[in-house]
Amino acid sequence: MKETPDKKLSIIDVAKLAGVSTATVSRVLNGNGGYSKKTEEKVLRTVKECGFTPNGNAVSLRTNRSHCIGVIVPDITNEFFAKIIHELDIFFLEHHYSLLICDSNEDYELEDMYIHNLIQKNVDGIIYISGQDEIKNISSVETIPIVYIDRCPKNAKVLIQSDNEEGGYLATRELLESGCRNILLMRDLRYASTIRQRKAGYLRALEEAGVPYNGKLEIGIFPDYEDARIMMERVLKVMGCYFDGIFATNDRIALACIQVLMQHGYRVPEDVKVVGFDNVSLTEFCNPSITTITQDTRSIALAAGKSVLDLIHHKKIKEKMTVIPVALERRHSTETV
Amino acid sequence: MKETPDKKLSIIDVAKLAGVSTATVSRVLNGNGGYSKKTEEKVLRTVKECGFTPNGNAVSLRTNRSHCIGVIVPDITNEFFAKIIHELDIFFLEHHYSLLICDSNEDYELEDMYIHNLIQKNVDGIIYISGQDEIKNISSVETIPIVYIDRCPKNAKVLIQSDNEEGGYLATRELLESGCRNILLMRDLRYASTIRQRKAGYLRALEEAGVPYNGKLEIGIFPDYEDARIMMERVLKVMGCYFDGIFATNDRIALACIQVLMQHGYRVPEDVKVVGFDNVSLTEFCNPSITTITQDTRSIALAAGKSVLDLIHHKKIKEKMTVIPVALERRHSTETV
DNA sequence: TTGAAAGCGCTAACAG
DNA sequence: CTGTTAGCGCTTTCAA
Repeated sequence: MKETPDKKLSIIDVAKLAGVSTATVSRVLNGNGGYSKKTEEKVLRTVKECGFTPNGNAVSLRTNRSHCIGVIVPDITNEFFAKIIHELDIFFLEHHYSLLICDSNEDYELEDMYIHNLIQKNVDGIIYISGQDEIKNISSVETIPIVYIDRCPKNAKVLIQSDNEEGGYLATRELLESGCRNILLMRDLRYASTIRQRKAGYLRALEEAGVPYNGKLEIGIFPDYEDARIMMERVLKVMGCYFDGIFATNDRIALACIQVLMQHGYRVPEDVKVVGFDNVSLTEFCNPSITTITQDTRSIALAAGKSVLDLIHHKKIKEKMTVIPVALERRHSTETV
Repeated sequence: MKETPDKKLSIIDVAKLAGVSTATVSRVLNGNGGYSKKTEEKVLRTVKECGFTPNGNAVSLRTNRSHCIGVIVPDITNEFFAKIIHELDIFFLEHHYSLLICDSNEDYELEDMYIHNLIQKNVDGIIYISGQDEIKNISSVETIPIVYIDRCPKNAKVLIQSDNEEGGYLATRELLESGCRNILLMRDLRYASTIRQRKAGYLRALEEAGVPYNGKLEIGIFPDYEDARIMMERVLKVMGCYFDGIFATNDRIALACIQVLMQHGYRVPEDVKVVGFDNVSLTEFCNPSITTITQDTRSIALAAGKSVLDLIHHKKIKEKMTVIPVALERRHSTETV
């Protein structure tokens, strides 16, 4: 609580002030033991008095630990990812790590730049959330711990994932139980593993209900609101409304489908029922509200956070893959009248 | 593109490999001049060949520059803030800075911890977005450049802000022009400067239209969906619908009001017209869609980014305060029938 | 145009 | 229990 000094003071200044060596100050500050109660108090007092904060760069250089975790995320503007970051932030604050956030904008080149950046910054670990179809393996980072969320390259160590298959199953079963028999699968055209799993769930539900799979009912689209709208318009124009249910692999697609359907005079849920994926807050407030699959962002973040920490501390990771349960959130878009 | 070496190589290794001194390697890498074309090529080639990346911590320690910017944000899950971060990320990637994101959860204590963290990490600058009523001045960080967004302590150097007064004015004028005469002001109860400015705009529009201000029409609430709902319920129960328009100081409040009104049998916009603030994507898709004030997140982020950079490079800042224009986004919630 | 060497602030071995 | 000291990997004088 003193006036700001001309120059930031170093451990040497503190040592002088406390009348001990820098080693002792360091020991006390890091709680490494090997000092008397008395010196501890003395050091702690001087540290507080002069408001000393160790220079993180020096510490990092010396210990080869930056206490930084890099997080690569496709789009922080997407509520699903934002929630994960939020939870990660809380988790890592507790563990005294800072988060270096890299919003890759789903852009390969940017991701490369970011990775390079992170290496240079000497991050202790990376959490890698990719929207990409396939992630290339980052050979240059083989030395630093990476935990993947959602997707990962073949030789990756750790992957955290929602139970996408179950999600696809729950979504489709909900539609079937509401009486749908021709369920459109509106899926991300980048045929990533998460999407394949959701489709697998869709197929399982279909089979269980004795409804044959119809390839004409599967449509790949770019998972963006505008693109989904355009595709839905086209489908309606060319094929008409040849379906009575839609399982969309994310909420934005679901929303786009509903909007287009309603603009063409179809009623949701009366004529067509719809289920989305992610449980973005929009789904609760749009009209009709959208039945969707909740991904447990908190558990995902927690699992990812714990895993990087384990990796950093060279603990054995039990499971290469952690699967986080999902749940169906029932709303108006699948209501039976 | 060689096999991963046992240990990360240092500038010394590169120097040996290239047959020059470490000083020369450093000079070339930093483009500081004072070397021949030939050595430059030689060094660059070896650097590429062995995939050398300088140790950022060593650089930072030596130069006292971390090339990190700390960003403190109340809630990254809020689309408005997420967008700002997104734009900041893009801006600073170009300028070779990394972003240390601190999600303060609108919590003073957390903010303190984060600040401490950032100091220790030796960030070159801080961008501080606070949801708080009044920000306390961080005396211990007087030495490092801080740019504030939205709110700032008295003695702050730089503040970036939307034109909140104009926003309040536009919102209220829209309601007045749609025929409203009893306009409820549903405002954040934390009476921060941004909110005061929005109210000032509200008053200006009222005055311009010759409508007297009525204190009974001003209600302070915690700006959260659930709290806003509860308050609206109470208002309706106690006072009935004694208003024909609502200006809510954020979109979540606006949404809550609309939902409650409709559940009580009032029609929006026929009986009550509503304007929100922020232009969160929800407002476009809910029913009815909500007229709102757009804050230009990109310009805000750009201004903030440029300002920290200027501060870091000791450039003179022209204006202590930068005001970013806002715009009215007209939607169904203020439509005249 | 280049190299030698000091030192950024800290930790950790080693010696006492 | 405490101090001395050698670096961590880099930049930057200074001298050549």
